[in-house]
Amino acid sequence: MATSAKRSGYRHGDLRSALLSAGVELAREGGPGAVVLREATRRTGVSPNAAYRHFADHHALLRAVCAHAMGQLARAMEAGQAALPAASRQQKARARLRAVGAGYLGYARDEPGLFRTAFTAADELTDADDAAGDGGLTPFGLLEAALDELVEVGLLPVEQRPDAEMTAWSAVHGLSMLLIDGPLKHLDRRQADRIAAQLLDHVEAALLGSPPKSAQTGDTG
Amino acid sequence: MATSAKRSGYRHGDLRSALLSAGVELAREGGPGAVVLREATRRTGVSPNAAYRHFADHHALLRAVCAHAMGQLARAMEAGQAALPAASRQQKARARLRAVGAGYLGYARDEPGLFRTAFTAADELTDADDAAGDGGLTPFGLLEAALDELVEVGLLPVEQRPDAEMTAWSAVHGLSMLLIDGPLKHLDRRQADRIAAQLLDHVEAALLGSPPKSAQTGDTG
DNA sequence: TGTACATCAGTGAACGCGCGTTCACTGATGTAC
DNA sequence: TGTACATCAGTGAACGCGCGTTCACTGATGTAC
Repeated sequence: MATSAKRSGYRHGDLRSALLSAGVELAREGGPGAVVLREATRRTGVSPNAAYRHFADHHALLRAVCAHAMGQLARAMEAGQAALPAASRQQKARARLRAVGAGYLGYARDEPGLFRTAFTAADELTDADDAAGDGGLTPFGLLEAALDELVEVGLLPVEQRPDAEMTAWSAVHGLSMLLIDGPLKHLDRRQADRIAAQLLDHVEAALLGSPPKSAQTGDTG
Repeated sequence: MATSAKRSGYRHGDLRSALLSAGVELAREGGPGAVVLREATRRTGVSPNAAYRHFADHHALLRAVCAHAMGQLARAMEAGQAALPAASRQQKARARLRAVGAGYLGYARDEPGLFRTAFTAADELTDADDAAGDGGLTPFGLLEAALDELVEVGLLPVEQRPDAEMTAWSAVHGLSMLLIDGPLKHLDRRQADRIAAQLLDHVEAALLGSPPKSAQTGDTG
């Protein structure tokens, strides 16, 4: 589905990306454990061993799916940033941090299978896997950029910048996992959204101090 | 290993808890995916189908292992609280919240396989599985108690109490996952401990406002 | 423009593996008399 | 105290399954002459 059109005859034309698409679909439906090489070939209408022309082994396919998911996550986070209202530099920087977190949480909620898959081989991704997708920033890179901007704008003291991403990342990642897969799985959408907004408030408070009181309205994507 | 001594003869005497112990060991070594019914019987020196006298199926064994791990996590958190120094009520309440978080992070670091297993079937645990272990509080219950104490002691405003556990829990859970299994897997112990301490500072700051400056010294277990 | 040929993306069949689970059974244990 | 018996925790063998992976192959494609 990704690049060139099908050619005639039994040669597929772009089997690699067709297998990747099938793998992504499997991950979407069932998480990392559902990324099964044979099933990907089945869905692509091709014999099982054909996959070995394009992926060294099962793990290589999984890594490619993981990279794809990571890229989608980054793009979801970017999309949330694009929609920011015009405002003062400080308001913008604040809103950007929130958008980064909300995009992360929103993707986890909307694509739990892919979200989990993104982190199953997140270390060990090579440049060839293109972790950012489209050559853009990684999710982590987007968070760093948002925090750097908060420093430039004077809201985050430079001496508190180091490792500030760890708290922000941990908070949104943890809530994502608890909601998707864990003990908070059965919370309904309304409750989950309220908790997500409160969590983003808390991240702001931890890093920047108490927010202006209008900040309680952020949604999660 | 857990309860009564072996009897003579081919009857095991306490096969159920022997299988559970084997399952726990498997989870410790390889996480939830490593909890394999046949391997548990192999390690117990018993035929595969013998397990079905004591567990309805594979999932029941996994659930029991999950409950056991959850109990161990709670006990690890309690152990950290027991070691708190005598101090003012407010200092104690603050230290208790920190100990809860540090115990959680410490268990995740020391027993990553069991930690992950604890959360694989964390919903769907029945009372029969005894999620708390020893009938004590669950990890979540310990966090709630710590936050309630902070309210009693006047450090946490009542109106901010609702759902305060979600932020604290998300933060420590997220960092645990990032360190154990995720992109931060390769951080060394020193870096991980520093980040953990900073994260606990941030949780305190988010919930209670800026801490007294001596609070930067908390370790993670 | 036509023909011979090398390439290599796909086929079809098969492998060994370990899993969860089921079957009919056996024999030590504890109990009733 | 001794004997007959029911119980039920374990055995041994087998099942079907789906997986990842390997093998020798085939035949459409694109290229060299």
